Amino acid sequence: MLEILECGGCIEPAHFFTLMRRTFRIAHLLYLEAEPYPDELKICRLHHTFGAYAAELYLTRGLYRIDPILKLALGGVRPVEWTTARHRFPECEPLFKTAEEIGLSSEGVALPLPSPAGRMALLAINVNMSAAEWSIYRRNHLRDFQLAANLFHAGMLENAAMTGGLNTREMRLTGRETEVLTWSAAGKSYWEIATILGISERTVRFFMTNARRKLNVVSNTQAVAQAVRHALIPTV
Amino acid sequence: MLEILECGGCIEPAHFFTLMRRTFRIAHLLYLEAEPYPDELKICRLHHTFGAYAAELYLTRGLYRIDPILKLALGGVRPVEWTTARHRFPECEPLFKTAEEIGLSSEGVALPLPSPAGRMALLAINVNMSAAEWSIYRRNHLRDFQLAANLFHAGMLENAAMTGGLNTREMRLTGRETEVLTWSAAGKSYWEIATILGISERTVRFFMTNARRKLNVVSNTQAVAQAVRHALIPTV
DNA sequence: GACGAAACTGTCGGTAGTGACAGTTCCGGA
DNA sequence: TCCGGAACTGTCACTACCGACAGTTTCGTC
Repeated sequence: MLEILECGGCIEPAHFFTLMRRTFRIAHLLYLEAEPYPDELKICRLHHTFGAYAAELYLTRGLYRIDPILKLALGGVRPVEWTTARHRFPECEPLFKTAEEIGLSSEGVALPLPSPAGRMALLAINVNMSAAEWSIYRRNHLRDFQLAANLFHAGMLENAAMTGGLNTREMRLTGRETEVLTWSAAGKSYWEIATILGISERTVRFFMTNARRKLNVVSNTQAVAQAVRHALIPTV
Repeated sequence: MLEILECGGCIEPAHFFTLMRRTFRIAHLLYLEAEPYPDELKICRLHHTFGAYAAELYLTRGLYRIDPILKLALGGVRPVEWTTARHRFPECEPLFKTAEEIGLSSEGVALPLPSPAGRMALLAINVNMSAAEWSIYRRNHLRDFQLAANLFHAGMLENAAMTGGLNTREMRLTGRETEVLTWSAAGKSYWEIATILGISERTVRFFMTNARRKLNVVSNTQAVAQAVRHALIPTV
């Protein structure tokens, strides 16, 4: 199975999920790719096997706001054990209560996945077994999950790069736009940037305006925040 | 071994490398964390077992500029096979020639690792076996390498977050300072932030001024850039 | 040669940010 | 009890930013 993934043969989420469930004792899978924003999370891609009803409950009850797995997996690097997350964040009980209501297990693990340009992704794996069983199973197969997740994610990213680069094309900053943003992030004023780059102050403003438009923000401050978050400008 | 890593018991690179070489048939390891710049690469952390002579050759001969493994692993998600990279980039022959000169094998794999804030990292694994042997060995143990790499990387990042507390102590922001910075990073004006927080505009400016002073910067834009970079304000 | 993308420039009027002046209130620790 | 830190507020003058107006030039690709 891992060979199939490595050769890029599996870019269809449904196919990958089926393969995973057939190969391992997995109940459900969820793949999420998102962009972190100041006040929310912009979901770029979402595939899962939990079904429409579970998804509806998750959304209508606002469970995504308390989901500790999202916070931990999208912010970190280490695999996130569901039960560990549950114990560390008591306020997320409604989430697990809801899961139990509709007959979903609370055992599982979420694997953070690397993404370029500040995006984050995760593959969550839900199993239907006792805690003891899961502990052993996890020890044996976490490495398989991790590699499979990485390869699948790589396939998804490559596929996205192939088919729809519209996001990347829109958001791509030109050389000058990157430069003025970088200097602005360094605390320079328009006049200073103009002097540094040897161009007129008006031109600096022109580049900054274009950068703001491309980043879809309303102020230089917000533009710089976005640029730093998405690694569009170098860190000093 | 993987359990040791998962419990965060191995944060010393030398220790991890020894453990890896003892557990697997690995000749050399290299861990690199870097920040991608438009035209160059800023190395944040580098640990390896290739020895000083190899490192010197690598630097003096400028091999880092043609190294395809750096490009592929720091830009992608998929594990990079050394021989594949070699065939795809004929201009990197000097690199492998140099490796052979000093008795290093050309078989290996580089694993990209996720990092927050736009940084990239990789763990390169070099083995001393024939192509056929490596092919089989790799099939069996790539998943182990991937998981071990991820866990080690997680440990490194967590450790960095711990020890880098000297900045945090000096730069510690109060609750309100963090709030106003967060809203400013979201593109809100003083008036808007004042309305949101239910305080006067003057007070927002007061907090912002304090934040600027603590961060030792001259503008709100620079303060937000610093705050985002140092993760002083929430990303999500 | 046409075309688009990037780099570049000028002016005006309004709004937002910045520093410096000078305060009050509340709370927890020495 | 005193003290420091955090939260909070007012006013003034200056500077920086920002949107909308309307352009030129240069470069590489088709």
